Amino acid sequence: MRGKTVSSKSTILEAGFDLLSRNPGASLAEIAAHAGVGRATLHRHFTGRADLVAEMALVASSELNTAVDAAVQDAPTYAEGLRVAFRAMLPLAQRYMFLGTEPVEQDPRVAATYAAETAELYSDIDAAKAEGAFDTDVPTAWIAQAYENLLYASWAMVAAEEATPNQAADLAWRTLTTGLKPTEKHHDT
Amino acid sequence: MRGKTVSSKSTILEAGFDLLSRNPGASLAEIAAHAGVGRATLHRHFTGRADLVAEMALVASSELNTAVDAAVQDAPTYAEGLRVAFRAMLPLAQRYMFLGTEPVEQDPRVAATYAAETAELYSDIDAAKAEGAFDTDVPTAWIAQAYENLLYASWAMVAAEEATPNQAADLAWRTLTTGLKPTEKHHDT
DNA sequence: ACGGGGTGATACACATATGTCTCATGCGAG
DNA sequence: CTCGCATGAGACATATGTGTATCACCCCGT
Repeated sequence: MRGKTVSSKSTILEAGFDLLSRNPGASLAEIAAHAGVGRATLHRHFTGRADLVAEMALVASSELNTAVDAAVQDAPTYAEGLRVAFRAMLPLAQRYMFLGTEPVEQDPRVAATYAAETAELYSDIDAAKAEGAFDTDVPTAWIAQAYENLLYASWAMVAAEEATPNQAADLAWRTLTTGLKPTEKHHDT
Repeated sequence: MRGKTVSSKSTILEAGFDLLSRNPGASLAEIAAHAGVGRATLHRHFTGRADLVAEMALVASSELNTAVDAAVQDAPTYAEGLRVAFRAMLPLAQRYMFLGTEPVEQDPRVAATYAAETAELYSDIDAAKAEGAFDTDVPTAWIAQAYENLLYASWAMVAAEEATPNQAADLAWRTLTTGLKPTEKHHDT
């Protein structure tokens, strides 16, 4: 039976998320120790650091997709889909943020996955544009960049304990759509 | 005369910016070679990698401050100051972005400088709030986070050659203030 | 011409990460 | 119970980055 193998592998991946998200420079020995397995076992499952990180990136993509799909499932519009997807990703962000500083894109599997996700984001943004949620004159690439970087900003807010995940997500969505200028509608008194 | 020393040191720092901005994992040997000096000379000026990167961070802060001060000099409002400061920082961003992935904040000098800059940014944002440029209900911390991360997004746009620096800066500023929703004003026909 | 400081080249010592191999062990399947 | 497989522990080899010391050299000002 291969049950033990699979368990070992996923345990190592999990340890990788735990450790690398806190210390991106952690060694394979530390990761193995944190997973409670021998360093040799880690090498039995992963060719090396690059392979491990690449597989982690694939796991992260998969988990994010699952979470996002579940959240988006019954979104009435594409714009609302982007909003709830943002909220769904934020709680997971802490586990995956460190991947942004890893050269994972050199791995062809990861590159393909990333490309597919970017393409989907672009198409969703274009659909939201068609709905009138975003200005057609604004480049889709910029909306995507802003979307991703405001996700990072939201994560930083949460990490600094200056906002709850939902508060941060709301702020980010407001920034993306209507900006941070004062609302002219109501003024008290 | 110490002229040679100073020249050597700044040459190494410059090489560090050139090299680390393209390859954050470059070794000290590579940096020295890229600077056209011996590895020993690098160690004569810097205790080690941490010291070098810390000094680079200080140089970056100084250069950014100079550029921003010059740009902000005759800004009529704080909001306009933030806008032109953004434009002034963007062209320099490529040289300094890699510092975001370095643990420079452990150096007390850098930490102090960063803290001072953050404090200044906060106070400028608060002043802009008082001018009515930003909603008072939005946390200053979020505006600062969004500001910085949209700067990163702008840099990415420019790096991907999907926008000129000024276009990217305009998009970022629009995002921050009024968002990316369609402008309701004019519709043709 | 002379002397000194900064420099490049080189050798050396050292730490750490990594990859491979071997071997004894434990645990589950048959 | 016994076999086989995955594992843990450890030894070993290697690569790389890093820090230091030495020495000859060259340019500078005296």
